[in-house]
Amino acid sequence: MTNTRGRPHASSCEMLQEAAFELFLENGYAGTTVTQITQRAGVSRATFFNYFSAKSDVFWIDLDDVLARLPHGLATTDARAPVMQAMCSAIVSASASLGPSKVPWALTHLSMIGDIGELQSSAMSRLACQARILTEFITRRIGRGSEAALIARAASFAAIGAVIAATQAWADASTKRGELGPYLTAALSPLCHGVQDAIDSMPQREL
Amino acid sequence: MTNTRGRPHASSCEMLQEAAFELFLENGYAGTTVTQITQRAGVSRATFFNYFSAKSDVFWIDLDDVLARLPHGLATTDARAPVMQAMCSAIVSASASLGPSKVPWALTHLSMIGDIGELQSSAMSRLACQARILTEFITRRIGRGSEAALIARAASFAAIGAVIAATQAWADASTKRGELGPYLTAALSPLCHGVQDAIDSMPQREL
DNA sequence: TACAATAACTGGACTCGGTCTATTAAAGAG
DNA sequence: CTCTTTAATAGACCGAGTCCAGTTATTGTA
Repeated sequence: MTNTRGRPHASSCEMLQEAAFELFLENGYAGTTVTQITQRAGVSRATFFNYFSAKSDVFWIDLDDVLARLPHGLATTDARAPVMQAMCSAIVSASASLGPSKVPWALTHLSMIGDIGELQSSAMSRLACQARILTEFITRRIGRGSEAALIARAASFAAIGAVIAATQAWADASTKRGELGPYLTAALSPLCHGVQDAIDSMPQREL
Repeated sequence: MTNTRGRPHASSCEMLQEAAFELFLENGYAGTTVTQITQRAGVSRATFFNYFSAKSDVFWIDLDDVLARLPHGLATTDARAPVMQAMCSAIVSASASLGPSKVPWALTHLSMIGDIGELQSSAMSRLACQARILTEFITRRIGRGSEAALIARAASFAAIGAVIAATQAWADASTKRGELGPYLTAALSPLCHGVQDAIDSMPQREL
């Protein structure tokens, strides 16, 4: 079952991404059509949709790389640490791949792109997906009681919110921004402390 | 400046909404076209876009009613109460208009509609807008230092996340769901306590 | 070398959401 | 009756995304 059969790729995600980013800077996101992107990249329109399932995907592939790291980070946390602390450190370590030098293009150029609305929602749906992963992680540790379920859900969605806030703040600090990690920790720790207190004071169920 | 000038409305939001909801139940959200909605409502396609700026709007007008209440609720909070508590109670009271009898159609029928993805993102963009309002509210009370700014942002985005979680849990509890308020309080209070602690332990700036 | 299998690429037709513009219909105000 | 305002309409238009049938390039096999 060799993977090397068939015609090899003549183009690549990166080609299309570069062409897209150029055009986004020239004409804005909404002002750029998929056809224009493929023309600049020298491929057919259909090829674009072989690589990306939507126009907005070309914007978030860097982000997707980071998000893909999260499940593994969660799976390898210390089982003895408090839940929320474990979650927090998993998120921070998943983000470690974003050094100050490797900022996703999407974030640093947000301001030059014009209408954010459409992009916002495309990013949101990605993150909503992560919320489900976090909820599952927390639930596995604190049980499925109705109160626990609500707390788990709220905590994970709130964590996603904090991550968004931290990332925005980090991206805004364009001059001399450091690592993303400290921003995330600052945004997440108040939330984590509060939720952890609530969990600890819950009526205990069987482990 | 009488408002009664010009040709009176021959149709209404409600007509279109009812037609849309019928069709959503029959064919799902993605399986229903705007043209079908307007045909069932007996108006032209263009009329739909006179009333709604997007197909998804017809889904969220109940929600928009509630969201519109938030700024007023924030403006009338007790200035002496802790920030986070004030925010929390403003959110809860804004939601008070949603009794157990008046559940937004969107929430109770989510499961019967099929693909949530597109709807999710349209809801998200509404809520992202609310996050900005909350951030402004918090910032006005705790100042604009870089640390304060990050906390304000994180707290408001996290609060929105908690609201989403609470609302989902409430909608899920279809049999004998009570008021939304308690769900919101349960989801928000851990977060609020944690953030309030962080605010209180911040190096004090001039009021 | 010829042939099958596989997979990338292409072109084009199609649907649908959303925008825009020009036109007509229904009212109130002078 | 005429002017102004606003609702409704028809129709053209654009771009995102889907779908498919056909082409091209490569590898494995006979």
